[in-house]
Amino acid sequence: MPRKIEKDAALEHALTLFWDHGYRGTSMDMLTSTLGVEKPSIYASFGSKQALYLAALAQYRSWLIGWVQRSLRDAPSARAGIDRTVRLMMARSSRKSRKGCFATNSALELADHDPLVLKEVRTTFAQLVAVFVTAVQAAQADGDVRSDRAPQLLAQLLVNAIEGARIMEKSRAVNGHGAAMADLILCLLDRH
Amino acid sequence: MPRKIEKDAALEHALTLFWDHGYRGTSMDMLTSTLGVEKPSIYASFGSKQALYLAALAQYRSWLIGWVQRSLRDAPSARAGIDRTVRLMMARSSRKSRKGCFATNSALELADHDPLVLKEVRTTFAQLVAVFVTAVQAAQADGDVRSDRAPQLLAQLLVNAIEGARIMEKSRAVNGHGAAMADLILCLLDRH
DNA sequence: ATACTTCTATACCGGTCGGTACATCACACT
DNA sequence: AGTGTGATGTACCGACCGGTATAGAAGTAT
Repeated sequence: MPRKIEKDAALEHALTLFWDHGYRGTSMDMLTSTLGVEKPSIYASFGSKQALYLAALAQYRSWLIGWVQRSLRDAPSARAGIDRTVRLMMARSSRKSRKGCFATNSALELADHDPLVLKEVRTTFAQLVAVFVTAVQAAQADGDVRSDRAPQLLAQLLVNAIEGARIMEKSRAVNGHGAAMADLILCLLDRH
Repeated sequence: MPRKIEKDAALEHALTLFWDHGYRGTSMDMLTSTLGVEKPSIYASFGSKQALYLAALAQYRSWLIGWVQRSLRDAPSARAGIDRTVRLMMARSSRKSRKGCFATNSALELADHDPLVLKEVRTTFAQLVAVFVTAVQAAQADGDVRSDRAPQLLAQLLVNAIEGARIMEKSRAVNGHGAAMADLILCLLDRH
């Protein structure tokens, strides 16, 4: 059934499954039982397991970028949006669970051996950095963020810290320093 | 052949293989051909694929902690050791390849579903933070690191930044900001 | 009602997985 | 030389993998 709405719903379920168990840890049988669709229908709609995975990864990217853009915008100032977003993404229990970042999971499991996954992951991180670059530039124009460093550098630093935090969160190694670490990182944006 | 020296060499080869391809991506056939030992010998020495993986993970932990301890110590001061170590671990091409951190790989691939792996990964990160805590405390005593923040927080921040950088490095998303980011992070340690 | 078309689901394919039974072989001791 | 012992490698096991051929069900036009 190639109706787009059902395809999107199936993609979301597939994303959840791949997110939890990885690519190799998710079998077609798990997919059929979770999506409620049998294998031939999946192959008719997506072509292969890898194509389904790539589609789920692309959906994750658009969801993530959209979420971050909205979070950055819904604030009284560019700097306030940055602070709010970084705190939310670095805080331990803010996400629905400690699943980490799906793009990171994909990068570690497959990027070394699958050029398509590598390309998609690079795009995801590039867009994520780009969104933060825009916000940092606006905050710099407002005088709320130091201007002696390139916005690209500061944005990359924020993304770095966020991804690092989501790793540590997954290993339950963070004791509760999440919020304090976010505050400290954000101090780096202050004018000296 | 249960001689320890050969077991250690086999473990190192297994570690390389698991590091490159992950747990599920490494088959017993790959292990036998790389270790130069047939399957029954592997099972006689380690018991199972999972046990072999855990042993490799433990060897990685001792290697990593030892390396960091040595790097922190081989410097004229505690602060200099911290700077040197963080710069080395965050710099893109310093590692032999962009394989990332094996503990992180394990955490993302298996920690959610294998409590033994989770425990080992938690221990690894806890020891890594502990090593940095010791260094930060010494540097604080020297007056080379701000004392208005807990050493645990600062150490966790450093490990966070390092792990984040090693993720981004794997996706080739960092453009060359690695060294600049390390410098910026290290500024956070300065007395205000 | 019947013939035709379209989507679904069962059943199966070759290949590979982790793990093991067993035959073989090298070697020490008498 | 003969015999016992322990490690090695081959050959195989059932289970499961991703993917597909094909039978069956549901709906529509006539």
